[in-house]
Amino acid sequence: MQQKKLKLADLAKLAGVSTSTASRALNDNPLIKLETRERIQQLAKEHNFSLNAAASRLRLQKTKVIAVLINLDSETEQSIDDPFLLKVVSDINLAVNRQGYELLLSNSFMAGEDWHGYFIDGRRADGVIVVGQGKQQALIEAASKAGMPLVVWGDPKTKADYVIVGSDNFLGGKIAAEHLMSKGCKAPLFLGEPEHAELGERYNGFCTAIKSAGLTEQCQLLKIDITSQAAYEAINHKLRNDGLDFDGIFACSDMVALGAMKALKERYVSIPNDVHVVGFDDIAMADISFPSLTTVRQDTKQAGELLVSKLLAQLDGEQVASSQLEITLIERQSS
Amino acid sequence: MQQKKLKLADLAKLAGVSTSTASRALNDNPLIKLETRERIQQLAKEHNFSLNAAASRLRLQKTKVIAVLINLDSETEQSIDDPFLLKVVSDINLAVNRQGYELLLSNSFMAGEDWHGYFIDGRRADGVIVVGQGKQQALIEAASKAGMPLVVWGDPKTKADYVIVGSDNFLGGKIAAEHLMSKGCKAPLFLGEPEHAELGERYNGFCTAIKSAGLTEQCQLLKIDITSQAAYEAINHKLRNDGLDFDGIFACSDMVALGAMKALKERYVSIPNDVHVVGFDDIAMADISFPSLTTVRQDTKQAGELLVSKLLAQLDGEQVASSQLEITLIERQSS
DNA sequence: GAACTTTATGCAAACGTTTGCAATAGGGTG
DNA sequence: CACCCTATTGCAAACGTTTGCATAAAGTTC
Repeated sequence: MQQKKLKLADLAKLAGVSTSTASRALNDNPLIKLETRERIQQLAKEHNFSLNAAASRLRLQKTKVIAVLINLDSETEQSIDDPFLLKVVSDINLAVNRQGYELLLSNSFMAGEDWHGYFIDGRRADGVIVVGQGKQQALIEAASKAGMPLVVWGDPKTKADYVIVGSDNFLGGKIAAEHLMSKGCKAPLFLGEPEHAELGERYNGFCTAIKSAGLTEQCQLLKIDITSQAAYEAINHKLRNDGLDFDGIFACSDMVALGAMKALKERYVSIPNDVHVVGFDDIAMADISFPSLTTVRQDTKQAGELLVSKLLAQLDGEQVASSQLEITLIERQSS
Repeated sequence: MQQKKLKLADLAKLAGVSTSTASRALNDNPLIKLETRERIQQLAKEHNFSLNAAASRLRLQKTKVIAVLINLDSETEQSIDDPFLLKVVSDINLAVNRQGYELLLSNSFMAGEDWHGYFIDGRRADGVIVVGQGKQQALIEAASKAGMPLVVWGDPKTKADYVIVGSDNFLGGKIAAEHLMSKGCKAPLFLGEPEHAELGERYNGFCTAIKSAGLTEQCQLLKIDITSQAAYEAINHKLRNDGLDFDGIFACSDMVALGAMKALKERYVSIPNDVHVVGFDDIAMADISFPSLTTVRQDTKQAGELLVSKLLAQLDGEQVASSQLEITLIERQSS
């Protein structure tokens, strides 16, 4: 088994110096003679010494932790299952680590209602990244008002007094619609839930493009939950009831698009000949589905970097603004 | 902005008691008169009071945190992208929360080589769940030897002196092979990398079943990385070079299966008529692909529960053993 | 009503860092 | 050689909890 945990004082004794010197040495403080510093660092390595983070945090009033709060839409306690969300989290994780911070994975279940109290006063994290604006905008608002360092992944166009990073959803919707029309679509259909901030913008962009092309008076909308299952069922249902009265689909996410495509394929509707399909996100499956899925790519890597750097800037007391990520249309076989 | 952070002493003063009483009251210690307890708890709520976790951890020598260490196979710094892995993490997260613990999301990049030192001595977490045995079995071994409370998601049949939770991979492979043969396959193919502990067991089960059915002397193996991309390319390549010399595929994961299916579909090989396909995991896409994918389901929810409860048992000083999760064949259209 | 138990609370130490300030030693200057 | 300056190190307080022990008040027993 292991020997008793070494504390800083023990390490100092081994080195024949005071704890203050040891502490400074480990933090590379130039007050300490270079030679001594190196000797102590060397010793620390040999003995597998590591600082007690709890003590350090208590003393410094800083945790070097960033919390990621996944804002689930549903009230039901359920695991996340859209690969895109998880890609975002994963890229945030990398960015956080690259800055020498650790990542506390949390959710509204743990944090309760008073986020500022829980994370900041509770010294669990120095700042919070909220993924998804969800329905709890009020809680975000409150935490922000209380002075909690905060960055939100969502739609940057949202009028809010906290910092938001997200894709240019409006443009994404516009590009998708224009692409569909350029392929000859006369009656494209939006698949998703426009109540949701980000999706609403995509829908707006979509409609704007369609109307300005003079295509239809109102753009078609099929309102569904953001799951492939819901999309599958909705398209199935629509084909059964209304027949094929659309020739293009702009799905609010790739998972939704894939669900819709399954329904189409089962009924022998040809993609892209009868119906052109465009998704959103560019998850791995978009490329691997058959036919592969044309989609609007969100740059999650850049998103992670930006979310984190903006949060750290806030911690440094800087004033930071929301910002919008560029999106790219990835043309594949489905259109 | 917010008022100065309330500490326990302040709350105590407000209530007209000592900090000790306040502390005990918040922890529902029966030493304190019920009436007093309730009064103080009420007061705490009103003032949005929350304990300083850093101080608490320092004093208690416990963090109430569980670290999840994602053991990436690749040396390259990359984000995880198999939805299955993330499903596992997500289910662990739920289980962890349900037990009142928090989840520190980590990886070998942050933890370095000395996991015990980093997490336990560093008071970052009370225990660690390692997801994926990866290539770093030596580090796991070392951490375990050093006395780090630890549970690993991997293949439970692995001979090791740490606790492993995982599916019955051997049986999974066996069932998959038997299923393929029951559908008339004479020349099934394994797609994956048998070096990897879990996948190796699946391959063993697969071969065992095939041999005991007297089908072939050696079972066919196409060794590839565990990505849909690799699968797509490998199958493409094989079809081009060898033609269609197999009539069934058992893929080591659903993502791999989906990649393979894409290659088949592109070359107009009919699924399941020409080739039957079985995957592993049962990710959401398995159901939504077309044709939908027959697969061996791993119960990630139960996995999360077990991993966490076994870890907590260790923290309580109990002796715990590895255990194997049951798997289920989900029959769909691809076979 | 004295001795003793029970109940409820407070005192003060301890957890392991970090850091302002004091202290010491060595070197240079006039 | 007295003075000052610099370079290096140590002392001790503080961060905010929790908890063993002491204490005080109230109730019980003979």
